[in-house]
Amino acid sequence: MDSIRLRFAPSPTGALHIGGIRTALYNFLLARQQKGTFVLRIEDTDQARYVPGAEDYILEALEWCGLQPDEGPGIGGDYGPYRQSERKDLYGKYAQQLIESGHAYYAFDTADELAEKRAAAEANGNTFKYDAKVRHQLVNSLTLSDEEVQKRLDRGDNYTVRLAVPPDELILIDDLVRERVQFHTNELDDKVILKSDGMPTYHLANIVDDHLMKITHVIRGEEWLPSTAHHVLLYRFLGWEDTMPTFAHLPLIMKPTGKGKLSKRDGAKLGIPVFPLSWEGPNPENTFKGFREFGFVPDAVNNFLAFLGWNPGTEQEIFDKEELITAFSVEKIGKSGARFDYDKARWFNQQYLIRMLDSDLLPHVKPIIEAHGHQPDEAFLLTFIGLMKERVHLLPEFWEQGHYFFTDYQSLDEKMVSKKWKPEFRTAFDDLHQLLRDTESFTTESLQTTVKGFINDHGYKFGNILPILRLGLTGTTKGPDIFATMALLGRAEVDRRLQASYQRFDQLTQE
RNA sequence: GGCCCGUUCGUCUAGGGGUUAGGACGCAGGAUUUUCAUUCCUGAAACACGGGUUCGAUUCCCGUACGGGCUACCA
Repeated sequence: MDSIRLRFAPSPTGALHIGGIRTALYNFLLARQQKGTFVLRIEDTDQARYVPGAEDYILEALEWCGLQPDEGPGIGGDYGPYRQSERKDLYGKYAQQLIESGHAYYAFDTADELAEKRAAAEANGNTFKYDAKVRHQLVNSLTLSDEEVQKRLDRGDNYTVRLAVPPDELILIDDLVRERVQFHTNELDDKVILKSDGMPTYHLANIVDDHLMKITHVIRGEEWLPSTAHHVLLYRFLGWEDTMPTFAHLPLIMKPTGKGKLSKRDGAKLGIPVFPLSWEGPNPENTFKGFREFGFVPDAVNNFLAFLGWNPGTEQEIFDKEELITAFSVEKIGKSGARFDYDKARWFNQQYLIRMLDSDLLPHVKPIIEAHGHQPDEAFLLTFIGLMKERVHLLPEFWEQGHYFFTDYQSLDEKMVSKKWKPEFRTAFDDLHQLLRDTESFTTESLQTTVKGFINDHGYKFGNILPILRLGLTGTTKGPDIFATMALLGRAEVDRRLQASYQRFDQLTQE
């Protein structure tokens, strides 16, 4: 048996949201696990909805997530082109073949005429469906004479090609996730397979391309389940039923709150990312901030996404990409929609930050610090990262919570100062200050010995001295070990800040 | 409306005819850290409902309710 071939086939109609990334991820995971091929195909058959830049976005998003396709636009492969607009000429032939075999027909009804019929039916509480029951009353090659059809074709009249869905049949679909699903053809409409602009619709293009590209497994969102019956018919009529891919329809990702599936709007509304990368739209409503910009690392996003609708059946939660590849199985994909839980996403990210090597974090943290105008050397940054990484969830928090390592703190927790500072501590702190200035080695360990010794020798309380020391140095009572903080700050800086701080404390408490 | 899919703690889920229904996020409490975070411990928290089938159903079947998707010359 040949190796499997999977594909991710997004439409470049805007930024790709996290649901699309999950679909790509599952395809990628299965392809890698089975030593198969992961194909990217751009489904740009809808001229009206095409958005410039969307394809680049898809490529960049996949790259950021580490889901590189083996074949695709700009990548190459033996089954290209991988952009449907560039395959336009291919599809007509198959539509023609279907017409000749009686499985499709020309339809001359205009979009307006059909819309009217729909509206009329709706007014009567009915639904208009272009199907076997009514196609003989409409304007198409089934009702028109051959001469008339030819005349209209020659004249250049607009037409679509519709699939002639046969009546009274049961279509059985064996889905890897849903098991057996069935549809009755009497419920199905005669789908347009070729539009009047000559472009195929999703249905035709998808089947032709999946066949030509030798796709073995179709993993896609559940929104495609209802049209799968049409797809099965297409495979049959084209004579490709034997090599029809296996389907797996994924449960949808639902809104964090409220009802319905996750949408672009949910991100802005709740202040959370629903896109992998930021997207600049033409207006603020179409501009979104991505997971990358929020400060997530790719593996954490993959891990989080993988668990939305799938789980390994064990109690392990943290899986890097390689582990996901070995653990993944289609059989363990769930059937019901999964609600997007941002808190859990943050937790995954935190777990990754904690586990990552300081040196691997460096390229992520360095630009953040530099963006705030500081160019610390690498050794300093590495120590900083080691001190901070287990107390942040998102990358930007390295700066938000650790800015005082690079510049004097901007804000002082005044409430804590007035709670902890008493003017009579002044002498004690002057002595400590002096001691710190004169101490021989400015390392975490010796600093700890020195300060603790000082406190014990004078009979002070740790709870009085340490918080004030931290406040004076960092402006806050939170943060990494105070001795490690001092060691990183360095003797001169510690001296400077203490000098300034105690005066501020006095002022504050006098007012 | 019609068709299709689904329903275990608030959320993600494991499980499956007889279980104290397990884990994770979040939440609450505690221990460690004389801070914060991490880590660890503890706690509250679920089988939608009604009928069957069965000695026994959360698990199987049928309904109902609820949720979701589709119902375009969009994908």
